[in-house]
Amino acid sequence: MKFPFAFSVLTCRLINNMSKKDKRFYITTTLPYVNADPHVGFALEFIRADIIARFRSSLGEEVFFNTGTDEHGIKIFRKAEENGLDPQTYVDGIVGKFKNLIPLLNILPNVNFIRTTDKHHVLAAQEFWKIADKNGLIYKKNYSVKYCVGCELEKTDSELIDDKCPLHPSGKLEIIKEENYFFRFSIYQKPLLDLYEKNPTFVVPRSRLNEIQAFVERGLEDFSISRLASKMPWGIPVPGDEKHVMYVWFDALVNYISAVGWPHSPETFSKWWVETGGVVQYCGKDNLRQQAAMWQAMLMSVKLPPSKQIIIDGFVTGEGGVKMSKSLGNTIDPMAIVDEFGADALRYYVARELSPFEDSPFTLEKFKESYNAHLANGLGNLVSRILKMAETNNIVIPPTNMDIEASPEIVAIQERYVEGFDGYDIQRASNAIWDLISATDKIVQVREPFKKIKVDKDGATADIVELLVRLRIISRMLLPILPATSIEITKLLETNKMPTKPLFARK
RNA sequence: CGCGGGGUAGGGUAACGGUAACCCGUCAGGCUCAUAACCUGAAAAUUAGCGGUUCGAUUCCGCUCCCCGCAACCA
Repeated sequence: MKFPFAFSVLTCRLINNMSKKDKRFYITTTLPYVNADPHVGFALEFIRADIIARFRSSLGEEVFFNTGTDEHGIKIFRKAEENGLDPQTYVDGIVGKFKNLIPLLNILPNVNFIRTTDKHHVLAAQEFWKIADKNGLIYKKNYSVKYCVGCELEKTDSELIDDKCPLHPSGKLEIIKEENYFFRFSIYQKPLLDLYEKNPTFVVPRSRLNEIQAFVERGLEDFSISRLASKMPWGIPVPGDEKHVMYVWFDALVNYISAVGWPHSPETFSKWWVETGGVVQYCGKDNLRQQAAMWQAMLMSVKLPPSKQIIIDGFVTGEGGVKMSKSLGNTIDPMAIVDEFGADALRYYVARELSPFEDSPFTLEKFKESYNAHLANGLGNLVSRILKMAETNNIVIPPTNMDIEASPEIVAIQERYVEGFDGYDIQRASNAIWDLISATDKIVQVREPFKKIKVDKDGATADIVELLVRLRIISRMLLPILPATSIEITKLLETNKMPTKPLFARK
């Protein structure tokens, strides 16, 4: 659909979407595991998903944004034991810390928060199991578990070095045979490969699609989806077999559909899962297999359509790309950043300084550098200098100004912005805004309206009006990324006042 | 030879067959509306190394070296 030149790109998108009244968008984060306090990585992922959710909202789409907590499994069971609590009491106590992130990170307040211990989720997971079972995708077999006598714990191969427990290298590993339920993952090789081939943007970025494709091509093994309740009772009971509880993944992944009403509310489910083409799932690169392969096979096993897209983001690292770890002392605490600089400043850093898909470093030095350069000196200062001229000379922003809003320069910038978001390239979208900020600073310098006002009042007034209109465009584009700042700028423009306090004080 | 991703100015990244771009930092000049902010200009890169394809390679191919993930319950 083409629009007359007088409309900006964003306006076009808005109208386009309004014309399709039922345009909807479903996005979710991974559910973080609650065996520890909220992880930096999750905070960043939460912000990314929120930015995309807010962007879609700003286009007039109806958005369902999901997050929550993954609360079952052995690690939590042990953690609760360590703390002398029963598991439910333990998770009830910790879930608040995760919910607190919503106001702290300035996440959309209407975000859906699902807990895998929620009654409706538990029922959904059991129903999911029953259907998969009925469809012949679940079977029982003997499963060998390696057990370290020293640790008194079962060990997975990934926990072992040279087939020995790193904590007890001289100790013996016992092989315990246990009967478990298995999921016929192996038969989904072809369907999964078809899914990837049919939809080249199923996993973003492309390199991750290649990775999962190569993984699936090598062949799949059925995986265990239950645990003996006698050993590890903290899980959803397997329907019809009280001796087993579900393995945590088989339970947790189901949240993406139980959150939108599956199976008890077919209308809601259809509205958000079927009509939207599925969910957009944000997750870390360590979750690629679970989300892009296992979960998709699980959906196939109950004859539900696949997710829409899986967006894989990178990790944050310390200086020089080294892993963050407490022992190296290079961890960063997002909450400390929020305390000192505010949620928008953290959101800015995530959007503009972190690669949307690759690992990128996050240090306090880099954060401050970028904060001063682009928020204080860039955006904040621009707002002050323009509004000062407007306030002093009593120049008010017009309700619209299509000459500027639909100018080729603005249209090109907005195209880049929209394309960036469409491809989940938040950095590219943000760069478009900061290009506009810097071009606007240049206008002030070149035209010098502050000087011109003394000799050519009309000319200077026109310049200042243009600057105000550009500021309004900037403010609108900032809405998904810096929601609080965007609203603040809009308010200042409406009241024609320069900020009494700097928007972002230099640090 | 398990699989995958990388190595580009001091730092962080971009370009991915045709004069190596951007941000931060550094240095010099300009401006005074603004948060000592802003604008202009400069210095700074044999694009990890070696070889190949090509009229031409940062870009494609091969090898070597070095980093980093993953290897089935860590965003």
